[in-house]
Amino acid sequence: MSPKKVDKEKKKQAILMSAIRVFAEKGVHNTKIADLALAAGIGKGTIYEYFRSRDEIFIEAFNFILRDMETRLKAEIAIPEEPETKLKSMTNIVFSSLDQFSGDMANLFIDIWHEGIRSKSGPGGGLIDLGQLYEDIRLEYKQVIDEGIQSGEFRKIDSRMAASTILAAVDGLILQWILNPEAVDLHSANVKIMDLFLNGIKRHEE
Amino acid sequence: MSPKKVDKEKKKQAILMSAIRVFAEKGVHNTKIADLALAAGIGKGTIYEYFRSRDEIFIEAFNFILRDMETRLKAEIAIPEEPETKLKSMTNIVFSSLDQFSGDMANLFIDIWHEGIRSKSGPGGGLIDLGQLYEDIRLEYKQVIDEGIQSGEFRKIDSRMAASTILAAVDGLILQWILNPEAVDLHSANVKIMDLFLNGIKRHEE
Amino acid sequence: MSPKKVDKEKKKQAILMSAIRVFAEKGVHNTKIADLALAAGIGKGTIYEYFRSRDEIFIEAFNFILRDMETRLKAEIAIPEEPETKLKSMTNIVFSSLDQFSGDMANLFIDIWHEGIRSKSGPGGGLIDLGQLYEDIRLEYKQVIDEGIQSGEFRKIDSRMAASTILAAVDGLILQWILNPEAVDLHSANVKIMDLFLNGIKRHEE
Amino acid sequence: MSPKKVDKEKKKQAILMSAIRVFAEKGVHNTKIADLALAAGIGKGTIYEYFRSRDEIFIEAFNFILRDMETRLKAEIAIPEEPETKLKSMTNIVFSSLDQFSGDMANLFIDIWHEGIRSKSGPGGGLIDLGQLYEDIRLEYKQVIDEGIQSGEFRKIDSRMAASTILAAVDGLILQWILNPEAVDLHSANVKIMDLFLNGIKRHEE
DNA sequence: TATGAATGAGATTTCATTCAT
DNA sequence: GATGAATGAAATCTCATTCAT
Repeated sequence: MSPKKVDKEKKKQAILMSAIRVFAEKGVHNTKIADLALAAGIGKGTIYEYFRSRDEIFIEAFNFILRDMETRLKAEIAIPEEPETKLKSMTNIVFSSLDQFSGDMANLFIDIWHEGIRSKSGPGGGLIDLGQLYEDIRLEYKQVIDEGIQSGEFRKIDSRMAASTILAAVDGLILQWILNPEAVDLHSANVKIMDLFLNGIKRHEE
Repeated sequence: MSPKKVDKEKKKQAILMSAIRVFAEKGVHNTKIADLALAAGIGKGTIYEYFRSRDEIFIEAFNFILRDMETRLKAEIAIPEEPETKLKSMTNIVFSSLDQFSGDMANLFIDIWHEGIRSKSGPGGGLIDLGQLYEDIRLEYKQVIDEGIQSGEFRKIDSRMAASTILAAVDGLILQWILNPEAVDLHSANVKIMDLFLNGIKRHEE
Repeated sequence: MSPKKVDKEKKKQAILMSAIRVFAEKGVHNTKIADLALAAGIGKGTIYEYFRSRDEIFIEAFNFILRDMETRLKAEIAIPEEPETKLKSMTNIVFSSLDQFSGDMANLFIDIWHEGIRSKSGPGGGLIDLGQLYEDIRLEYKQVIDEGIQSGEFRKIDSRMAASTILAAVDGLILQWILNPEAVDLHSANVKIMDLFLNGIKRHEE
Repeated sequence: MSPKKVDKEKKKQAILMSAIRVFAEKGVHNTKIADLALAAGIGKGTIYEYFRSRDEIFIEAFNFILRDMETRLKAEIAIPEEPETKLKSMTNIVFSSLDQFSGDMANLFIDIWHEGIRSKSGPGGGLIDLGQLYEDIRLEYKQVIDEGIQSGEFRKIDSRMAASTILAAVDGLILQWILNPEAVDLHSANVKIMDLFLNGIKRHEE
């Protein structure tokens, strides 16, 4: 790679990071190219030197965020730990990623879900493959649960569905938290929902 | 004196139902007034005889859907049943509402979430109060769980958080199902996630 | 004329009178057909039973007002009086017509001027012939002034221009009064501007 | 860094001058954005690079015309002259401004009056403050008349009303001239109406 | 005759993208 | 490479007029 190329890549990253913050704050839909240019401190036309279109910026922003989260999830999985501990850590990683890039980061998740789903059937034929992403994460959760079943620590449940459900609960709680941060205490959520999933609601006679 | 016999309220409902289908199929954001008119079999201008603006149609559509689901949830709550049975029924109601108006109904939920969140801070000051809606449903779940705790059937857990989590799991599973209907079997989900919540993942010594 | 026809004509007049009030209040341009129907207490469609188009209503309203004023001017002219007295009375008639139909009548004059001028070159080829109207009034003023010159009461001035100027001053003062009723006291105007004009027009004894 | 060398202020002026001509020719009300763009030789969208809205163009056009006339009136006032000469010059300035920007300039005056009056009570709360403008000009005329009274050249008349009346006559004559240029000879008007007014205002030696 | 629901032409405005400099 | 002026497609909304009842 020539130094020129490296520079270009660097500037593209800078624009992207700036774009992520704007997307989070104003919403993907309300963000104009002019906003991105202003935030990045460059001219409108310059954006097109680094990205082919408005959509491409969003896609790259999305991928950047997701790659980041996946990396951190994968790293956690690699550490040898009890399944129970691992599940708790994984959930924690997702919750903690809400502030990773911007205080309004959570809002951007909504945009990502929205765009990810709505663009599925669009003419672009799916700007974002959220389906694959979820499948990946689901399998990672499932693997941990299967470990627990193998070791006899967990019941013989449908591990795939359990994985989906834990993942679902995390997403859903984020949604509720966005709607009203006071309605859900994400801080304590991690511990409590894991207790719920691990022990269930019912009182077990011993 | 009044020769034209058109029940305006009825026609408005018809336009609304038609609009809901279009919104579900194309997405609120991608739906143009012209699409709504075409689908309803009327002229563009006629829409404005029944709705003040594009946004108003969306809001009324949302409220219509919402009122429908709330009605059914409330009806379920009123039936005297075991807490465990009640929880299952409530979850079932939400899942089954996915096909209520359109096959793509679930997609519309995403739009509702999206708009509900993104319009929060917008100039309109929140077209939709999703926060209140969730609080209402959360309390209904909580009430059932509290009943179970009272009767000794359930453990003494944080019932509010448990309610939030069940609600969250339902939403999250819907999200995953939309992303890939083959990845999550909503049909069996109801039974399985309730088993999960009720009994937990852990194996309990007896 | 059959009784039916008389009735129709009567109703048309009623609609017209009602329309004049609405035009005066809201301005011709801002008045919708629906407003006229509402004010007349009839249906929108019914308007078209009596008038071919929106423009026609305005034209007929205009003609109604103008015919009224002309009639009163002609009546004044017919009375045998000193030229000086006659001029004062004529000016007074115009000023007093401002409240004839509505408190906002004066505003309607502006609309009449505006439309009268702007429609001159339009495709309709002149909805209103204000030019002819002004010529008529001008000649009436001129005739009175010529009388005064003949009798030696007035100087030998350009009577046509003097007529135009008096007429102009009346219009112009109405304009100023509309812009700010406190800036011009129309009540005292009649006496004062006539003093102004007469002491210029009159031959002064030396 | 700034390759496009376009003086935005200059171009805005050019668009405005072009717009004034179109407004004058077609009337403010009949002028579409597309007309303005066509006349200026630019695209529809480009208009909005220089003006926020259609109304803003009109307001700026009006202010431009106004500022021009005021400047010339003020300049005239400043020259030390006999009150009689000054009055003649002032009137002349108004008459001569009719061709300043366009042959149809006079028509635009009608639009300005119309809009100025009709927008008074509108929702915009008065795009244009014609009332203040007239008050300013009135006071300038009054000042000259008062000078004449002071010096004994003029009779002790109500100078404010006299000022209003002269101003009114000028406006009214312009109106008549617009309606039919052959009906009023503006060229000779200046001399003749001043003769009329002066011989009324002046104290006559006996 | 009276009505008002239905209509669609037409106007304003936005903004992603292009391209001359 | 960087820029931002220019563009026009596209979307919303208005309202005079028509016409079935």
